[in-house]
Amino acid sequence: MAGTTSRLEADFFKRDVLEVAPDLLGKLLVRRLDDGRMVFARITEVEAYRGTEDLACHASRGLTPRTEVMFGPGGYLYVYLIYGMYWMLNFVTGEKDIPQAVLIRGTDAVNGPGRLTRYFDIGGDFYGECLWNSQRLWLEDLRQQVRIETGPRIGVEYAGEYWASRPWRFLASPDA
DNA sequence: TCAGTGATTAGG
DNA sequence: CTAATCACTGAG
Repeated sequence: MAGTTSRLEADFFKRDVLEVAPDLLGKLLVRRLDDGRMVFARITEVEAYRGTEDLACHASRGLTPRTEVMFGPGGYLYVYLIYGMYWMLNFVTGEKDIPQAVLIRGTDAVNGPGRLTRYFDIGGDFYGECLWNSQRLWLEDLRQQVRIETGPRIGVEYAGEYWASRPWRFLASPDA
């Protein structure tokens, strides 16, 4: 029914990252702050990182303390610090032992992965958080149709031309 | 165009 | 232990 929403559950995330990533566009990211205030935004831009063979994916260098959560089942948060300043928000997807994640790059409220975590007050303490039963961060399906564009991922030239050119960046088109 | 910033990782 | 690297941002 129009106007209804529902929280995204485990099954949504336990699919291949190339299915989950575009499906995240238009979904509502919901954050309940410690003081009870709520922060919302619709997801408008994401990137897929897919398995040990993907040289742009942190898991391509094996299981380490940082990448451990990616080797578990989908539905959990992979959060890490970059350039000593910015927390990156990722959702783990797929099956256990097949490391995949979606980087949340932009929303209709704030763009840029580092600015987004600041806006939502998300830091390293969210590493490993479960998205389907968290009381402080979750996703809701607004059941809105979204037009999708694709392009190469940002800032992964180091992975070589093949992986840097995969069209695994997904954006919600402005007109739809 | 480029510095800031510090965790993470591989390598002695 | 050291040192390079980094899925970024904002100032100029």
